[in-house]
Amino acid sequence: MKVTIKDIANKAGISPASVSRILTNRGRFNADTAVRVRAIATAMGYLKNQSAADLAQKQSHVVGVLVPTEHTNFADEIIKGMQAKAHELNYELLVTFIESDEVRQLQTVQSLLSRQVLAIFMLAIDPSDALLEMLTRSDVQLISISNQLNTKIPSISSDNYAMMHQVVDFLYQKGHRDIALIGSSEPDPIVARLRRQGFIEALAKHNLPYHPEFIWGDKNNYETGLAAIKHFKTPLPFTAAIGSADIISVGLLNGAKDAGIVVPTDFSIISVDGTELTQLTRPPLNTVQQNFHLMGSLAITALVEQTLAPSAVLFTETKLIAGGTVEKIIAS
Amino acid sequence: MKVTIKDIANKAGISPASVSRILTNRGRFNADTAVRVRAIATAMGYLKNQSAADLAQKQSHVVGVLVPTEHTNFADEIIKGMQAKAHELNYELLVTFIESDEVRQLQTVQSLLSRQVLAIFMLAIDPSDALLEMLTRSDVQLISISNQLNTKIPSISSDNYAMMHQVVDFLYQKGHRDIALIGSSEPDPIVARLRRQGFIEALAKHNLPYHPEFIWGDKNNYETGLAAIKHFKTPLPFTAAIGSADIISVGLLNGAKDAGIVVPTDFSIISVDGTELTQLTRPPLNTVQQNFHLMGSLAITALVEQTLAPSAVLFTETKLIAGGTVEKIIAS
DNA sequence: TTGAAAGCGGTACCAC
DNA sequence: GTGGTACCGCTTTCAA
Repeated sequence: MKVTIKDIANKAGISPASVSRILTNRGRFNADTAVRVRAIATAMGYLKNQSAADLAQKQSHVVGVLVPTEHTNFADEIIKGMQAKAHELNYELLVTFIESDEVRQLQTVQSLLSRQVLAIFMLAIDPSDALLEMLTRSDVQLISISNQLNTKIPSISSDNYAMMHQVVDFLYQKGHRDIALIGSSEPDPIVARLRRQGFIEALAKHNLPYHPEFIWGDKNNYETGLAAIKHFKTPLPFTAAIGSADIISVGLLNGAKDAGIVVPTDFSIISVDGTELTQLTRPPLNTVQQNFHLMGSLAITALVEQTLAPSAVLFTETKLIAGGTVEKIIAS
Repeated sequence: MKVTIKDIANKAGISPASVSRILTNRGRFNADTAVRVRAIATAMGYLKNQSAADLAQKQSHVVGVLVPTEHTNFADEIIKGMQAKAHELNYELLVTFIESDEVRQLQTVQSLLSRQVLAIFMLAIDPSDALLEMLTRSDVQLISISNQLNTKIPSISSDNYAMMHQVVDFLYQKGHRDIALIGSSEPDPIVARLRRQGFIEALAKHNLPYHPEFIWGDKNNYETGLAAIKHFKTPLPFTAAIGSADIISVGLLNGAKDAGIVVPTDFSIISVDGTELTQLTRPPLNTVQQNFHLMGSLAITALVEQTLAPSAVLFTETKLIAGGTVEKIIAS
């Protein structure tokens, strides 16, 4: 039998109300009885029923997290960041993977919602209209992480536009003039759009030619990297490529290897994301690294402190990480 | 303002009790009013408060999942398996990463427990005594996944003992006679013990010499793989190694590459786990693959159907996956 | 400072 | 078949 607040109250000879006050440290109570009550509580192995407490308080300490079933490479890092902060502040995370099937998506979110979550964090999610409608209709706080949404949903991400400048600047410095961007060709995720835009404008800034066909591949997966090399054939029409996700870059690297292209001598690769994956390749990938952990903890902080305006866009720092896949070449 | 069962009852001119029966499909009710009530419910945008329901029913639909912060490579796959099944059966997953600091561990589990979880699944976790005590003291159902525990906790995993036979048999067939096992040297996790035992007995079965020093490395991480190559130096005293986790195998492969050892010509590697990581290397890794997805869904099924005896040990199939890191050699 | 009591949103027993 | 109602475990006025 579970021990409740009433059991403690009986044992201590006081009312449940007092026990509640003591155990939650709210309101006034006698310090002496407090120590006694706390002792009894631990002695009896009391465990607060947080759901009951939430129900009574009409507010929840649970945060729902929506994670796409695919590319969860960096999601992990974000979740860890959130969790570290959440636990510190006594919040719980209800992490839910969400697949592409829309019907199941809605079901999933529905059950999250019926858990009375305080907020829902969307990790790198581009919600469908139906999903977005369901989400905004309910009055949970929404935060988009690692993706900006054009709606009234605040977001925390890297400055994807600036990040592309960082990357192109770096490649330019290394003498590269013909640069491809692999994996952000579709207009749909806002992130892809921002990256394309940053990429194009960074090229312009350096007076580099812009070849629309050098922006290729829409899916953020391994196959996109492999396929890109097959698509452009040997010799590649560019000297460097930006992989718009680590897994794409690994695909590029392996694809190049398969095609007899030597990296970085014949072809340079720089990756966007900078998860551990970039350290597992030979050579290790140059990369611009996002601070996923920070995104996660910022999200929780922002939620708790309510510091995020509905249309706020928060950026975390990105930094270049050295690797062995970019070579300095003589600008032609 | 949230719409409740009472609001619906008022609107429909019936009692909350009836609405509850209709919405949960329990007990008897008039089919006609049922459709009417359901229509009203959706029209008003009703969302069941599952926590309140759990409270009233004194039973929870939430399953807590404990995941170690490190090597989460295959944890993902297990979680997806659990989630697929869980949602089908209307259960929720409360996934929690657990770090090595014991104090924080206990806190984490405490808050899980106070969420009134139905069960706690431990993914590849070797609980400390304190943790185990806390867990068993509470009356939640426990299931260990991907790790066997010597206590009265049921487990679902691969047959680690048999798996090592599978691997050694394979290498033996390919002509290998001197085989190392990297990453299971410590006696502590039961899994490591079982693997070592299976490994040693499989060698004996084939009348192969057993070199205790060929079982090397205790941590399941990338560095262990790299370090193993440095430790044994060139030329390696064995012709093949078993990496006791994919990430170790990647370390072995890269370490070999760094040392100028050609895989598989000079040195064969076979990995244990078989996550996608094994497909990202060049050459791709041979591996014995565990069915993590199945472990996850089985766990949920077993929980719901209560088919798992306290000391049950459930095994899922493992299978050999071809790759490019094992070469047939002439037995010396 | 403390206690009685009224809920929070649902469920389930029991009578009608 | 349907409704009244007493809880589930905790919080929170409000009075004492």
